[in-house]
Amino acid sequence: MEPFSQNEPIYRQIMDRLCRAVVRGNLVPGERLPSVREMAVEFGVNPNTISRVYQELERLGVTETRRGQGCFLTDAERIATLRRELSRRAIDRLLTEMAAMGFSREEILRSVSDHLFGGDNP
Amino acid sequence: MEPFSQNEPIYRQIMDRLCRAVVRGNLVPGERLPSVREMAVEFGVNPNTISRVYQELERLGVTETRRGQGCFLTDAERIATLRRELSRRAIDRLLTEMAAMGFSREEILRSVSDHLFGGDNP
Amino acid sequence: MEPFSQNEPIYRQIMDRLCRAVVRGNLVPGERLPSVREMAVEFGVNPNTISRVYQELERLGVTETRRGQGCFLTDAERIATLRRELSRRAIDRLLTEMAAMGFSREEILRSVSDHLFGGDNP
Amino acid sequence: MEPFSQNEPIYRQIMDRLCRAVVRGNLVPGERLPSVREMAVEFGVNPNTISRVYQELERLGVTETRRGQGCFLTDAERIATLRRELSRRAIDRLLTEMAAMGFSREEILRSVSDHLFGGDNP
DNA sequence: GTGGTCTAGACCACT
DNA sequence: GTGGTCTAGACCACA
Repeated sequence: MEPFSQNEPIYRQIMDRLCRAVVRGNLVPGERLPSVREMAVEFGVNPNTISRVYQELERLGVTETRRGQGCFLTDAERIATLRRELSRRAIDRLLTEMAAMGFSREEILRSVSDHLFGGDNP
Repeated sequence: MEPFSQNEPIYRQIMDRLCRAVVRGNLVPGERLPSVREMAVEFGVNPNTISRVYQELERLGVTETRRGQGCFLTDAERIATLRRELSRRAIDRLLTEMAAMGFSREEILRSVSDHLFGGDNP
Repeated sequence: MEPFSQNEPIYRQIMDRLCRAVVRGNLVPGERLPSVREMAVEFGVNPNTISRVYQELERLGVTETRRGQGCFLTDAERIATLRRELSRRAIDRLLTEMAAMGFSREEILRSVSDHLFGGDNP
Repeated sequence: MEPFSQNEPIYRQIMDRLCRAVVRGNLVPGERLPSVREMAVEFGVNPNTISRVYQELERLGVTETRRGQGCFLTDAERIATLRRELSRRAIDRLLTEMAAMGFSREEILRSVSDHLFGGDNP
């Protein structure tokens, strides 16, 4: 597992990883997530940090916590929405940054294409 | 001027704006930047915050501070390098995120293209 | 504890002292350093000054700051590298200065040897 | 000519260079130094900076300024003293630093010797 | 508890 | 005029 960056809060990095796992389909809708303690061990962090992660995920509508039973993924539909939303944000972010740096639309598309399908050091 | 986000340190937001301005060509290589105090007024922040910005920019090789004279942009070559570096990072970031969400290369390129040239939020 | 010189910034003097303590082996690799506030009391300076010290040490690769936990020394290997690097710089500096003053290699070596093992100020 | 470092005041860097030139014998005792303006042009700095240099050199007893005639080097004896003094300080400094880093006298001498007479990357 | 950021205001050295 | 440093004190996010 990749180590955590120091520039971003750990809880947010874990959130991102979980969201991506969900959206990628590694975790199926309705599935029960590991307990806070298990997750804390797995990531090698303080359980409080995982608690924070689960709180935020619930706030985002990705999971729902059932008292005494654990933390469960929501239904497939919300996850599909999440997937669309996350990708939209990521792309918007890139386009905004590149535009602020003075790249034209054509340049942006070409750069992305080069990075995707070009050589090792495109 | 846009207000500052609260999620990211102000000095970093100012850094980003200046970097983009430089890379976009709004600031000419070798040019003297506004003094710390002027910049502080312009951005409505404390001069110490701008000081931090200038220090970090110098550490990045974007500017060069000359004692008692001010803060100057580096040469065109380093700025060109910066431009390439910043765009590379932004694109890498997007591709990493999208891949982690399970998007294929083709899907990524199509999504970017759609955002750029299609839809209501191009 | 020795008082601070006025010719050099305090944060740099503290950096130097810490680096030497590390390199001397007084501080063990991986060990947690005193908190910013503790260190500030110990050195009789403002916590912000220590903050600056820790930031610079991290930039040098001497320490690693973990969010909410504190500032930790890096591994033994990097510290060994630091030791070599610092001594190399100090010696290079001397040799450059002495050469610029017109001392031959033999004279330099003899002078150093005299200072080390001869005279009243060895 | 080497460019100036940004970490140390320019006037001090120029002082050091001049002192070394004097001590090396490039400038002969009693000789008249270039005028402030000439020196300023030569070093590409503000004349005020050279004025400061000459003030400090006079304070050190390296030069003496004769009204309307210019700035002259002192006699050979004082220069010989200066030479001894500067080399002593430089060596003391090295030994102090190395000792603070935990190097023994033998290690110091060996390191210096290696740097002087060893390979390209000693 | 930890470090990080920001402000206000001061003083200083340098050019 | 310039940037650099330091203090005092505040607030915040993180673990």
